[in-house]
Amino acid sequence: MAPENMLAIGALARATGTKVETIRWYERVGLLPHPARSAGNYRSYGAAHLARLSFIRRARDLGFSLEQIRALLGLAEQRDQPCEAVDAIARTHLEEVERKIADLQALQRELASLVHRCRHGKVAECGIVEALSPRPDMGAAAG
Amino acid sequence: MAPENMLAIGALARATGTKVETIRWYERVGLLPHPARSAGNYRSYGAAHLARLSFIRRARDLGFSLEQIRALLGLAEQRDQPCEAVDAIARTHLEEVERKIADLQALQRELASLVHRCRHGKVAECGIVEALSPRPDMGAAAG
DNA sequence: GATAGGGCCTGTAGCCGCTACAGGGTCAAG
DNA sequence: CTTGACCCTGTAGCGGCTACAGGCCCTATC
Repeated sequence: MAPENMLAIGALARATGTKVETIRWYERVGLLPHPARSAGNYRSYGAAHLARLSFIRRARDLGFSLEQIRALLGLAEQRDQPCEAVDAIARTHLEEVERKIADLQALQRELASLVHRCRHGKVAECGIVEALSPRPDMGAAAG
Repeated sequence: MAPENMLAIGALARATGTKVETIRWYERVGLLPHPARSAGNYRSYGAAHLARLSFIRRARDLGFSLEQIRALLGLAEQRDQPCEAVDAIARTHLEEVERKIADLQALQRELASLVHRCRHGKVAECGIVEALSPRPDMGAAAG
């Protein structure tokens, strides 16, 4: 009955490097269409599913969100439309990655200077703890 | 009854740049001790809470997880212990940030090359979509 | 035919660190 | 006495999975 080129979920998982639960998750959230079912109610995937899941995996590896991927998949099907929107999603994501890098680099500098402050003595005189604790606020005093 | 230097949750929120809900959340997960309550069951915070929440905020701004902050707070109280463990947490976090930067930079290069592939024509010939789609796997063919 | 073991099914809860309600009570000013 | 800002509790949601529990199915072996 079932053609040879159909895949059970485990086989699809191995073929794409995705966990079985993740595949079911993608189905639940509508990224992967519901597959056909075997006599025993097993999911049965064909080449289209494999291609689509591979696309999703690649995009996830590149850090696109599921929402972005949903949009990309939709756009990829409009093959004679201009690809501006595709480009825009990719550029937006690239910019976000670049912003994150800049943020993390600022963090890295702060953390490096924090770590540098440790004088390897008691906690009481540890520059790290000092740097995290609020300053005694010299000058203004209550009461 | 309530001393002047006690703060309601909103005042503490303003003083530390934290949202009210976040303060309650920190209390729930045990990062902030339960404060005293006013006659009308309002939370009432003193200087110790202010200092502790400021510490938490700073550490959060530096990207420490709540678990790490919990550990840091615990260690910060053992003032005559060696500060090795404090240093270790900070170093671990710094290393993780550095790993994330490296990962994102690799991503950035991939995304830049992806974006570069767009030829601004139809989706059908878009290099971005091509790069995300599985290759036709020339050579091996089923059946 | 019985059984062992893998794989598959559904449904639900958990992770992190909040955030956002709903549906009330409290309090100070006018 | 009313307004309106503040506060309370409790619960659900975000993204993107992951990890169960408690079952069914399918194949291989005896």
